[in-house]
Amino acid sequence: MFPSIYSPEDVEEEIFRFWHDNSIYEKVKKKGDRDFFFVDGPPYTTGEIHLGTAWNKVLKDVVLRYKRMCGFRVRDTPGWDMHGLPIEVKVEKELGFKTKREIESYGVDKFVKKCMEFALKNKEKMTEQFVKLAVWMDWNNPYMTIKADYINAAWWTVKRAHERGLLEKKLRVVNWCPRCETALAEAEVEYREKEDPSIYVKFPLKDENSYIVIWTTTPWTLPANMAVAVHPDYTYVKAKVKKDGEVEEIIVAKDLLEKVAEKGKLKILEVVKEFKGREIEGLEYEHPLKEEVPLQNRKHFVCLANFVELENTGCVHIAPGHGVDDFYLGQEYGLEVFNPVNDSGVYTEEAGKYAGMNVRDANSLIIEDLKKKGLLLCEEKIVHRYGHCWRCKSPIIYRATEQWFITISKVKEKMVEEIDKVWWIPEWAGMSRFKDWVSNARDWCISRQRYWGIPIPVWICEKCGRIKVVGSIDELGIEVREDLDVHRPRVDEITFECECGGVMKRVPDVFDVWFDSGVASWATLKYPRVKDEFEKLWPADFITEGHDQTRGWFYSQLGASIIAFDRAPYKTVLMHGFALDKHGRKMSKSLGNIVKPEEVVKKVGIDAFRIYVLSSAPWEDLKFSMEEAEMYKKYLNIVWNAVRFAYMYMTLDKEDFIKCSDISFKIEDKWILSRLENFCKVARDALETYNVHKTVKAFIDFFVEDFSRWYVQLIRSRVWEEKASPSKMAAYATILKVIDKSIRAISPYIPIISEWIYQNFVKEFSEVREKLYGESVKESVFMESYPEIEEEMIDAELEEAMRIAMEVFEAASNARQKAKRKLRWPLKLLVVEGDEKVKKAVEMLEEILKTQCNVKEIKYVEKFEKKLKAQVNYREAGPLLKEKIKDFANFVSEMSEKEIEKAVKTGEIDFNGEKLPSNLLNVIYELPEGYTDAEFSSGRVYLYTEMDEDLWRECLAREIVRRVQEMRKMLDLNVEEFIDVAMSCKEDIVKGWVDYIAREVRARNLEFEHEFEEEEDWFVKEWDIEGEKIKIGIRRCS
RNA sequence: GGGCCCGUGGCUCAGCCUGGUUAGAGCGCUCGCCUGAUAAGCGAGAGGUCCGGGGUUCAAACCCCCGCGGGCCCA
Repeated sequence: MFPSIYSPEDVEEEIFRFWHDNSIYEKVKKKGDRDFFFVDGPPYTTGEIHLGTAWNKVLKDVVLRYKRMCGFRVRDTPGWDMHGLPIEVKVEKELGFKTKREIESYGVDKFVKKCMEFALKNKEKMTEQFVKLAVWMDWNNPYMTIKADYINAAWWTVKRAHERGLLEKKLRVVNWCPRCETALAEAEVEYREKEDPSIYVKFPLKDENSYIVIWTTTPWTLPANMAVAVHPDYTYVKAKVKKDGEVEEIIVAKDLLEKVAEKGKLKILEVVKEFKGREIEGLEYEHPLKEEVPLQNRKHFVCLANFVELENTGCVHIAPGHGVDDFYLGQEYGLEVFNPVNDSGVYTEEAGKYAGMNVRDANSLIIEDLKKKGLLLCEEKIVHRYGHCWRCKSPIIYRATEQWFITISKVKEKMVEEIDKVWWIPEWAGMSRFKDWVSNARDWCISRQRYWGIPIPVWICEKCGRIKVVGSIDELGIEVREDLDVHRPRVDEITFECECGGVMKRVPDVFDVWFDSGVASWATLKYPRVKDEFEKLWPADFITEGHDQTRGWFYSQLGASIIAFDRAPYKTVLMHGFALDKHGRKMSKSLGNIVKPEEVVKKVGIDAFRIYVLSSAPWEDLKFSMEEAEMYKKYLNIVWNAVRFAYMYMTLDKEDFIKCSDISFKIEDKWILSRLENFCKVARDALETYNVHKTVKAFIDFFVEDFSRWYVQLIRSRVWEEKASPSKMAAYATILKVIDKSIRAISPYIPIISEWIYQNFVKEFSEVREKLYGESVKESVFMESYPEIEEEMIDAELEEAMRIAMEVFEAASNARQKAKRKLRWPLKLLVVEGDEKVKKAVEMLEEILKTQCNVKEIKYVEKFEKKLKAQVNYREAGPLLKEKIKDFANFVSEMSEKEIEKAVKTGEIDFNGEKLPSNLLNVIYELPEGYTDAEFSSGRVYLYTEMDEDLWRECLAREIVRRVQEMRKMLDLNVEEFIDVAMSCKEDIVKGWVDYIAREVRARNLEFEHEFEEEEDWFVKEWDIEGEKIKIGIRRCS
C-alpha cells in the first residue's frame, strides 16, 4: 500500500521498526572492506541536545552513511564527555551546596557517585534523542571518559609528557573561579559584559607632591601591586597641575595628559619635563596602601614593558600575583609574586587591613581608603567584557598558584607544522583560524582542584619531594575491568613507598576535562592497553565539530597527540557553524529564542529536519527558520507524490512490466537519464569533498524540478496508454532507474523516506530491476553501494536542448497569460526565434513542445518578421532641431521599415541630406496582427492567439470535458465507470467534438438541449463556461 | 585591541576564488493556470542603494583599502 498522504511520523515509525526488527544497522556494519576511522567529538552530558548538537550529529551521520555505502568499514563509536565542573555544579545545586567544604563534609565518595549517576542518566537521555534523528552510531558501545580504559589512556599520555619533559608543576597566574575554588583553562572562561569600577590612582613618588598615575578596573589587586610599567618608547611628561587650589606634579603619557586632566578635573599649569619611558626605568614610588598593607613597606619602582598601550594614563599597575603579563614582567625584574588572596577569593593575613574580606567586596573600601588619602584622581564605572567561569558563571579572578602544566611552548612549532598536513574544510578553518589560535597558545594548565574528573596520576613523596607519574592502572596493582572505578577518593587512598623511605601520596588534583577529550582518538581504541586496533586505524580519518572547538577539541586533541605521538591525530577536519536564531543571534535562555530539535522534528519530520540543516554550507552559521524547514517538508511531499504517481501506474501494469521485452526509449527518457547521472556526479563530488550541502540543491533541482515537474508531465500520455506499449514500458524502466538511483544517492541525507521508497517501490519491481539493470535488491537501501556514474548516459547537447525547450514552454505560458488564452485551449501556431541552439532544440523536441505548449504547429525562425515603426524622440530631437521639428516629425512618420532599419544599423538618419544621430528616433517593434510575444534567455516566442470557430469549438469541448470530469469526481466515480451525460446547450457549439467528449468522459450517451426535470435522477450542475451558462447532468449507466 | 567568517528583493540563500549580456533561485505576496499525482501540482508578475565610502580597471556584487553591522575565537 502506498498512503496518499506523506506522513513523516508514520513513515518514521515504520522504518524505525523495520531497522530494529531486522537489525539492519548491525548488518550494514558488517559490510565494508576498508577502514574508515571516525572519532566523535564527545558532547558533554548536560542531559539535553540542542539544535547545534543535532546538526553536528546529522552532519556526521551523512558522512558515515556515505562512507559505508562506498564500501568502508566505518568506526562510528559515539563519545561522551562526562567529567568536570558543570556536572559538579549541577549536583552541588541539587544538594544545596555552595562551597567545597560542604562537599568534603558530605563525603567525596558520595559526591562523586552522584556525579557519576548524573552523567550516566544524561547519557541515556541524550542517546535517545540522537537515535531519534536517525543517527546511526554504535550507541551500545560508546566511549566514555569515565571508564577505566579511557582513564588509562589519559594517564599514559601524561606519563609520556613527563618522560619528554613536557609536564611541569609551576607557579603561574591562572584563571581562577573563587566559587568553584579551582583553576580554569582558557577554554573554560567565557567573556561577557560586566560593570566594574574604573579608577585613576596617584602613586606617590619620592619627590614631594609628585605622582605617577595608573588606571585600573580591579582595585582589589592594588594591595598586591609590586611595580608600575611604562612603554620604553612612548613619550611621557611630568606636568604641574592644580586641583582645588593644590599644586602637584604628575607623570602620565604625553598624549594622554589632557584626558587625564579632564578626568581628574585638573588644570594643567605647565609641562615640567618630557622624556621617553625608558628614561624613568627604576624610578621609585611608594605603595599607595602601605599603611593598610604593612607588607608593602618595601621598594617599588617603574619597569618597562612592551605590552603597555597608549590608553588611559599610559602607566600600568603591575601585580605579578594577579595578571599574566604582570607575572612574566615580574620574572624579568625579579619581583616577588605577591598573592594575598586565598582559594575562595578572600584576602589572607598578608593583606593587612583587608584580611578576611572577599576581594570583590573590598573594591569599594579600597577606593574609599584611596580617596581619604587623596590618591584617587578619578572614579567611574565601566562596562567591559570580563571573564566568567563558564560553568557557574561567577566572575573569575587572576591568581598565581602552583599548577600542573603541559608545556605547549616547547611543542608549539611542531603543532603548527602538523596543522599543514591536515585537510581542513574550509581551508581557512585550519590555515588561518586554528593556526592563529595555536601560535598564541600558552602552556596548558591541566590541573583542577576538584573532585569529579580523571585523577592526576602523580604521586609525590612527602619526605623528599620525589615525583612518580603513573602511566597505567596496572601500576597501581589493579587490573583493568569494564566496571572498574578509578575516581577520587578511592585513588587518593593509594600510596607508594618512596626510595627514601617516605610515603608518596597522590596530588589531590583532577584533570581539566579538555585533557580528557584530548586523548579521545586513542582512548576510544583502548590504547595503550589494546594495541592492534590503534595500529590499524589511528590517526582519525575524519572529525567534524563547530568553530568553537578551534580552541577546544581541535586544540586539545592536537596538543595531546603531539605529546604522545608527535603528530596530528586527525587527517580531515570539517569545521561547522553555529545554530543561531533567524535574526542571527545566539540561541540562549535569556533571549528566549531557543528552538529545540524535537520541536522541529515534530513539525516537519526527521528527514525534512536533516535535509534542511544540511542544505547550507556547513561552515556558515545556520540561521534557523522554521519556515525554511517546512519548505523541505513540502519538497519531500513532492518526492512522495512523484513516487506515488509512478507506483500507481506501474503496479497496475506490473505483470506486463515484468514480462516486457520490447522497450523503446524516447527522447525525454534519454534526457532524464542524462540528468540523473549528472545529479549523481554532483552528489558524489560533494560528499567526497565534504561540501555536503551541494547535494541538497542538486537533488531538489533534479528530483523536484526535472523529474516531478517536467518529466512526469511529459510522459503522462504514455502511461495512459491501455496496452503494454514499448513506449510505456520505456517510461516505466526510466522511472524505475531514476527513482532507484537518485534515492540511493540522497539516502544518507534523508534515510527514512529513502528506505521507505526502497522498501515499497524499488523492491516492488525487484524482478525488473534485476532483468534490466542486473542488480538484485538488498535487504535495505543502506546495504546498496553508492551509485556509480555512467558517463556514457550523459548527453550534454540533449540537456541543453531540453533546457531551452523548458524555457520556450515558460515563455509560451507567459504569452498565453498576456493574451488570456488558457493552456487548455489549443492554439494554431507558436513561432520560436533564436540562435542555432534554439533551432536545434525546436527540431529535437518538436513533439514535446507541441504537446506541452498545446499548439497545432511549431515553427523556428532565425528572425521573426516584425513591423518597425519609428517615433520622434522629442527629448533629444527638440533641443537639436528646434523649429525644424515639425518637418522632422512628418519625415519620421513616412519612413519606411527599410529606412528605419538602416538608421538603427548605421546610427544615422538621412533627413533630407542632413545626417542626424539615430537616437532621435524611438523605434518600436510592432507585432503582426494576432501575435503575442514573450522572451526567454536565448530567444523569443511569438504565439498566434487568434481563434477561429472550429478552434473555439474544440476549446469549449475541452472545457466541458473538464467540468464533467470534475462532476465524476464529486460523485466519486470509478475511473473506468461509464456514464450518461446530458447538457442544456446546443450540439452546434461543440460540433465535430462530440465523439471526443464522449470518449474522454466515458459517456455511453451524450444528449444535447436536454430539459432537466426535478424527478430525474441526474446529478446536475450549472456551469459558466466562458460566459455561457450551461447545465450539465450526469448519471451512472445502469 | 587582534584573528577568522558573514552581510545580495519581505525572508533564506546562490553568484565572488577565475571582473564582462538585463544580478539568479526558493519561500512569502499578487494574479492566473491545471484538474486521470488532486486535502496535490504548475506558471506569471511585482519586488534589489548587491552594508557604506574610497581605489584599481574600458568595465566591480566579484579584486584592493578604510569603515559599519552580525557571529565565533582571542587579548
